[in-house]
Parts: sequence; structure tokens; C-alpha cells
Amino acid sequence: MPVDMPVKQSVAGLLLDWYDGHARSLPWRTPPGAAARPDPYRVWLSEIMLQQTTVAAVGPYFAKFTGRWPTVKALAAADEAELMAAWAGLGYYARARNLIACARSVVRDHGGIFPATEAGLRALPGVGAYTAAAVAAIAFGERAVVVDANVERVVSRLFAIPDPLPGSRPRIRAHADTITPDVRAGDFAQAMMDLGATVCTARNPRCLLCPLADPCAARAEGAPDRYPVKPAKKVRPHRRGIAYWLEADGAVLLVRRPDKGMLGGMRALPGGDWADIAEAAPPVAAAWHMIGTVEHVFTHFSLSLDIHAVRLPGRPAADAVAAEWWPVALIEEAGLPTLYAHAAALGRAFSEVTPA
DNA sequence: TATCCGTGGTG
DNA sequence: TCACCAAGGAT
Repeated sequence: MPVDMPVKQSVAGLLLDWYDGHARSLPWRTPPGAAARPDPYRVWLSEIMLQQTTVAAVGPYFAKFTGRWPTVKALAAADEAELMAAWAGLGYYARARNLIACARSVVRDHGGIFPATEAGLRALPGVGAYTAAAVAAIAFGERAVVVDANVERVVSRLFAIPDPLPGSRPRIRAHADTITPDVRAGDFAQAMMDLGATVCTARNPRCLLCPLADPCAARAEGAPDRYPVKPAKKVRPHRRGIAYWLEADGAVLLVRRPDKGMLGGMRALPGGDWADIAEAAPPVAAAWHMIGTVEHVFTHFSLSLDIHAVRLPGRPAADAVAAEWWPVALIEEAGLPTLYAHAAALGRAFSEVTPA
């Protein structure tokens, strides 16, 4: 489909022409230039899942969620524990809590219809400046300045912005505004992200394939990957912790972590928060065995989690808050975050070779 | 503004 | 191998 007249051969025109032939086909998308707009619910759900998360990782989760909860009304009526378990493994679990809160707000406050404006969307839980702009543009065709990490990279290079992130963000946004067209708002936003994901990549950008190579200032300088300029990295501290695999009668004791903080709201093995290993008291007094250590890397620290296990002939009275006995054979369905899924794998191995 | 918040792929 | 990175938001 030809580009609409007003954009001509501007940056937007070059980009939209490229997008018409190179758009990625994704489950939450409509083809470039399509007359029909995509379902706002699916656009919103995909945008939440894609926050700081790769397309490849999101794929199976998007299929699972849209299959189980096809509409925002269905999602609003979902069992919260079931939804959190379905999100397990995708990370950033505050997104899952906000997902329910947002769906319920849409149903309760907006009659089950997503707000069609950037400002209306921005007021929803879990919807920030980027997501509000993206949904407004993609699902409703509103001209919005959509700035994510891809756009930051493309724009920093296109204009060779010398000052480092995050201080450069106002300038980046101002430049992004100047190249955002009045037409094909959703296609333009997705084209910028596709360009950043497949051509204008963080490392080894493919300038020979880039539709914006000609106007790109960073390419003219000869070192496009020098942009965006970033601040010096910080050292990642290391912590140690303990988790307990307490098994009895074919079931293992699980707890639910507090809503705030790491892995908030998710099921876990008992064992504390890894801040002070001395406070990680076992759930019951028993002859515990150290069966292994799980190494895990989070965004701002790494962790060595020692797994202690015991198998008792009967279930003791566990005083842990919000504790539940979960069948060992069904542990895969508990929705454990990755750290505890790895710990549970050690626990099962222990279970198979240890008599009660 | 700076920090916190997961995970898996990759060059 | 490992530091970097990914369609950010809340506080």
C-alpha cells in the first residue's frame, strides 16, 4: 500500500515504505495498511507482556492468555492466583498484578471498553507513558509520540544525540515528535520498533539494509553503535539465601510471597527474603539435608540459594502465613517463578531417592 | 531523578 | 563466557 501523500519522502515516508515490505507478522498485529484496527484488548495485553521482554518470550504466553481469557471481561473475572501462576516465568510480576487491576478498572469504570485516548489509557494501572502512546496509536489510530528503547536507539542515531541516557530523553522525545506523521500512527510506531529490533540493533546495526541510512547522522559519523550514549554500569552485588523443600504425604509446602518486593505475589518455597541468611529459619524443626545450590541472576543482584530438604512421614503443623501443601507430582502447575522452579527440580530429585 | 523489579538470548 | 540487552512502570 502506498504511503499517504502528506508524509512524502520524509523520514516517516521512508520508514513506512520499508514497513510495507518488511513488517514482522506477529499474533497481536494486523498487516501494514490494514483497514481494520486490531482488538484493543489484544494490543494492550501484548504491550504489557512486551515491557522489557522479547517477542520470542512473549509468544507462548500471549497464546495462553488469549486462549484462556479471550476478552477484557473474561480477564477481569479471572481467579487472581490462577492468573499469577499463568504469568510465572515471564518475570516482572508486578505487571501481572496490574494486569488484573487494569482489566477490572476497564470493566468497572469504563463499561468494559478501553479508553480510546492516550490520556485515558495513561490513567490505567500498569500503563505508563510508553504503553498509553502505543495502544492509542496502534489500537485507535491516534497520533501519539511512541518512545520505547527501540525508538530511543533509532532517534539517538538518526540525530547523533551526544548526551547520555537518561538525561537525553527529553531531546529524544522532541526529535521523535518531529518525525511522527499525522497518518498511519500505529504503523509508524510499529515500524520504528521493527527497525530497531531487526536493523538498527544495539550491536552490529545493519546499516546497509536501513531505509534511514541516508538521513542518519550517526552513520555519517561512521560509528552508529556509539549511540545512544549510556552511563557507566554499576557492579552487581551477590547475595546468599536458603530455601526449604518440606515434603510429606506426597506434597510440598509452598508459601505466597508478599505483594510488594521481589517475586511479589508469587508462590515460593519457604526460606525468607535472602537479605539476612540468619533469619531464614526452617518452617519446622527436622533433620534437614543440604541438597544443592541454585545460582540465579536478577536485574540488580545475583543469588546463591542453598536448598535444604527433608521428607517426613506425616504433615507437621506449619505456621507459615499463607502456606499450602502442593502435590509434588503437580509441582509444574504451581506457577513457581524460575528461581524456585529450579529449586523444585532439586527437591523432586531428592524426593525420588529418599524414603519417607 | 534513582532505584527496584525477572528472565532468557546473544555476540 | 559473561556483560549486555529487551515494546517500562511504580515509587
